[in-house]
Amino acid sequence: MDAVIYVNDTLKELLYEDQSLKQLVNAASLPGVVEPVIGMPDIHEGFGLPIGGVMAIEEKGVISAGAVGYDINCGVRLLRTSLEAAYFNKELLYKLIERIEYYVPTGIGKKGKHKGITRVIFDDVVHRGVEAVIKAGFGKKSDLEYIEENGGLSGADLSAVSKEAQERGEEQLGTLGGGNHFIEIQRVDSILDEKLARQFGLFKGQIVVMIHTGSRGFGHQIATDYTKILWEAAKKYGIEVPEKGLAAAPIDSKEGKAYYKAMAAAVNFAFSNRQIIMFDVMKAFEDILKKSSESMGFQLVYDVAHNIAKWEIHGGRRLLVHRKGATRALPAGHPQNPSFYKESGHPALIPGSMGTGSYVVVGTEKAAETFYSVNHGAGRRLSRNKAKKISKEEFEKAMGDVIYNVRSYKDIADESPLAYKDVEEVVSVLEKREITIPVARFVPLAVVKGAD
DNA sequence: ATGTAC
Repeated sequence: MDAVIYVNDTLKELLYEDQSLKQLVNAASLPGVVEPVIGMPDIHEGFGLPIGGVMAIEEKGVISAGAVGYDINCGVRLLRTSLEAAYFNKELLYKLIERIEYYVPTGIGKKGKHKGITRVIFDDVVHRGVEAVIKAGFGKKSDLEYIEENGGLSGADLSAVSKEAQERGEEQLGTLGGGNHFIEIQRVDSILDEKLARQFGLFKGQIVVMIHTGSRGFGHQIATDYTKILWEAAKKYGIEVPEKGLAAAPIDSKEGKAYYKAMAAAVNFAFSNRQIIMFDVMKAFEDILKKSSESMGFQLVYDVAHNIAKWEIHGGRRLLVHRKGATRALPAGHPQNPSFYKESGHPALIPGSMGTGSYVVVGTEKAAETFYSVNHGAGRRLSRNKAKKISKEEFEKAMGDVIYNVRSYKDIADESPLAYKDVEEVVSVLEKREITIPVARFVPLAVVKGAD
């Protein structure tokens, strides 16, 4: 089976610094893989499938928890406003991020402020997704149209989820987490495609908000539980799995079906998590700017998953597409697009590292060769351990004028722009290949990170 | 990514 990686000369050099190539080749050996397995320009080493990997599997093949990742439905949501960045001075930005932190718990192990409600609706949330949190008062019905899968992947079943995962999940809905998760207030720095930008409601100098988080301890526990279960199952069914991270069982097997049910529950949790955080961010803006979110023009642009496995039709075949650190990007006219984006193709959101730019792009017809997938970020260049050694001077220089909430740079040195690949370089690879059309570029003004 | 480890 073949694997294909999209890189330029600069990014190619980075491939030899970690195990990502080997991991991609290993994945290509799993039963039922539809070639090629894809490596995105932001590929780097992960657990099992590399991050920046796309693996499509035919119906008779296998499903793998490691090919989705530990943070199931880690993803990104973009909100636009009608606010002009010119009016946002540092004082105002500091007030806003302080208020956002007041509403949204950040950092590892934090419990949600809405846990009184989220405990009650938890069952409904994991089975139906965002629809359930909207019913409970977080946002408006039409938000559903602006979320991949309408904010709910069908087939979720809490009975396939361990008690431990449920207990962690109930308390963590509405929290940001740590690591690369963030809430950023950004400015639209440049419009790269006028027509598409207009369709997405974006204009130069506009304030937008980007939210990056996932399924927290809930998804993490599910991934942990099922890596073990699928590893044992692989032995039972005689499937050769090259490493534990790629533990896999037939999609049709008891274990494979159970993983899908649990994974879908975590997918729904994560979409709902971003919905609640969006609601809280809007509340923070309302408090500080003393205006209603409607009058500030708040509108969800789109919400995409970066870590997910789901059924899609490709080349007339029904395939289980595993995306791990990759974004679905359907082209203009594709029937699976939400109605609002039928003519344009839906926005695919690509956050850069904090301190650098982020992008919104759309896929083209040519993206069929990647199973309509594009890169999901800049991609890590240094391991967390190496990046922790970045000096204070280097860190501050890389951050420039960007405001951030974390007191000590040491807590987030591993998230420094220096720890990541150049997002411009990464985005240009698929653009040159005509797989994506860049629509707009954003620069961060203020960043909320999860660290104590 | 993660109540940062079997």
